[in-house]
Amino acid sequence: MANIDDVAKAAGVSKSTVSSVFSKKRPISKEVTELVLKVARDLNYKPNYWARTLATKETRILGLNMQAEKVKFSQFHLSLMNGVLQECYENGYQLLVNTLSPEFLKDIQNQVSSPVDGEILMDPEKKDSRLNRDTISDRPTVIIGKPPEEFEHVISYVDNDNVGIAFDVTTYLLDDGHEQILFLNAPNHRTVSIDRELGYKRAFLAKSKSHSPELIVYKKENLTSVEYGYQTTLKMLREHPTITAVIADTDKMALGVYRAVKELNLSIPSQLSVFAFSDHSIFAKEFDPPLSSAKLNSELLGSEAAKLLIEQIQSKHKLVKRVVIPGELIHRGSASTVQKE
Amino acid sequence: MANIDDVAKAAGVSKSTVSSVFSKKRPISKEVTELVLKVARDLNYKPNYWARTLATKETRILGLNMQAEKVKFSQFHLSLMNGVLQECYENGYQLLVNTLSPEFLKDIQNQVSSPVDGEILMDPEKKDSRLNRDTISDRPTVIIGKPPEEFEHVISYVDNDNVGIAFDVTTYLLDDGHEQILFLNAPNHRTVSIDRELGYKRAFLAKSKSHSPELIVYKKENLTSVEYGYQTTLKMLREHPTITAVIADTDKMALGVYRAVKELNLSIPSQLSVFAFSDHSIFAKEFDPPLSSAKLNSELLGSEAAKLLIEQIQSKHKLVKRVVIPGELIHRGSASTVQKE
DNA sequence: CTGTTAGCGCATTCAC
DNA sequence: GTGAATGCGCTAACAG
Repeated sequence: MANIDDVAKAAGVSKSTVSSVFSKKRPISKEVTELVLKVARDLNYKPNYWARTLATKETRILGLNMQAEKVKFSQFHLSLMNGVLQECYENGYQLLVNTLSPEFLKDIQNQVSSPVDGEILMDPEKKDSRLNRDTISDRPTVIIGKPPEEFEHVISYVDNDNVGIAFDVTTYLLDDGHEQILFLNAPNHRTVSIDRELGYKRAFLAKSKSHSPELIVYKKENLTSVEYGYQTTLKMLREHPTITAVIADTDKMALGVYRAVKELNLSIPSQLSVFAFSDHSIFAKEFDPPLSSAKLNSELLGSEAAKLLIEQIQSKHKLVKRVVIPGELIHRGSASTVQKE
Repeated sequence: MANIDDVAKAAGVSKSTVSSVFSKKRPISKEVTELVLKVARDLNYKPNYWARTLATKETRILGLNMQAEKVKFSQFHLSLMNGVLQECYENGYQLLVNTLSPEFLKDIQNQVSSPVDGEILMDPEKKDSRLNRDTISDRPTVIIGKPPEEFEHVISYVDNDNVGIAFDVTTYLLDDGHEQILFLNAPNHRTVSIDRELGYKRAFLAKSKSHSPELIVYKKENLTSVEYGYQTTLKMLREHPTITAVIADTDKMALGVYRAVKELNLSIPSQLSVFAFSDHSIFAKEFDPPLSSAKLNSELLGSEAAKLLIEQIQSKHKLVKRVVIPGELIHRGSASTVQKE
């Protein structure tokens, strides 16, 4: 592959002239420009990405970092990524999906600075190894989700109002007469579980009712969402037959709940109401009965995060911003008032 | 941010020693190694990705290129990407999703060599601007799907046996007594439409029957899959009341078919059989009735493509390989024998 | 086992 | 408007 020198010689001009033709950072006469471009085309020359980066310190690449163990994207991540990509597309950035395993990164050979201009961190955890003062001061960073306590005022983030959403869902169920509400929360180490749990508890408090602590359980990482929803629902309904409603973390988990309910020969919603934090699937309507859920607008989460990040990359000031994406309860019939026996 | 010189000076060694400590490309004594690492940690030093790349010509980044207009990932692309990411994860590569618009790339400033070691091209078209002799000789490239005719023997690719799958689906319907089979094919400019159409036609030929050419239609790019499936089914069923079966390109398109059928007050499968090329959604079962479809194993498409690409990057020989991912018909009840009236 | 030197390919001062 | 020199931060080839 030809380099800038080859082109310069072949065109009979200097390197800097060729450079300027491509970067447009200083005016070059029309004749020279055309000559250089023609020669470049003939030689199949394109400026070397990494050499340019080394000189300019800019890659025009955004990073999307998800926890390595969770290298499987869910529907939620997918549509979120579509939002990020949309923004990348419009601003001329490419997206680098980070998939390096912790073990891989432990090797010294692989300890390298990141090749991105900025990074979006997904699925933050209470103790998140990706976050420390050094990394976030090294490069612009935006979190999707709730940052750990100590980073709340240090780093920009985009999140749903999970407290509010959980409050609304729980209040809705309480208003329908439910008291024993099983809460299949996100994994305990994820920050999102804090907010949702808070909303759940506040809803009880607001009605001066008390919740049963044993009805709040957290997803285990070693099970799939469907499997966890299935097994836990079976177990909890047997141990606590007074449960009349379930709040599931995701629609996949709710699918597990549906399966358990079928196996127990119960019916939704007459004997058990189900609500999920999720609108990820275009097939949500295909649940039988259709699943009531919260619309999280994950695509917006993605595009707003990308916007924040690009803004942060391009501006001189390090402002800490927060964007709250509204959620909305969508009632599709899987939850109803308690049936008196 | 500290650079290699700072570390070398602070540790009282040479640059190349520091370099070797991090790259492990030549042995360094234990004492020196530890000293250097300690100093590096104190200075928060990490080797600069771009500088290293410039010197080594290796980025350890794979590219995933989808057509820019289709910047929205579907379920199919998602699970495919999960396959790619899995392979990246295991081999220490990162994945760069290419989202640069054609207009953006027309600007000379943005004409830059690609920052990847190799690239996976998705959704190939009959005339595909991404493909030409120069680009594929510049860097390793693997296609997911059927390459355009002239690249068939020049470039490695991973694909389903779409001819066979379409043949099987069509044969299955013909065996059930269907004769007027509406085929909602992929967009005409996509190479996949060729193979599927071929399979459809061959199935008729094998039974010495003739198909009605007007029953093969192609998705229009300006409509969503659901919308296209819906509108076209309505229109075609009105114009051709003798149609008893529909083959849809994707499950989303089939969802449109279901909606049209509902609107026409018909029932599936007694009055219309439906089959789709797709198993993308975990909710496929939730179609009412459940949708019969072909399992394409898209995750395997992704991981095999990544394997091919990594192999090609790491080997000296440019071998042209092809991997065929098996498909499988999954019968779930949306297709049945023709009901005599 | 370690140090010295010379690039990698481009952008960016300066001069003119 | 264009050219010459310097540097970005690292690796690699050559010494020793």
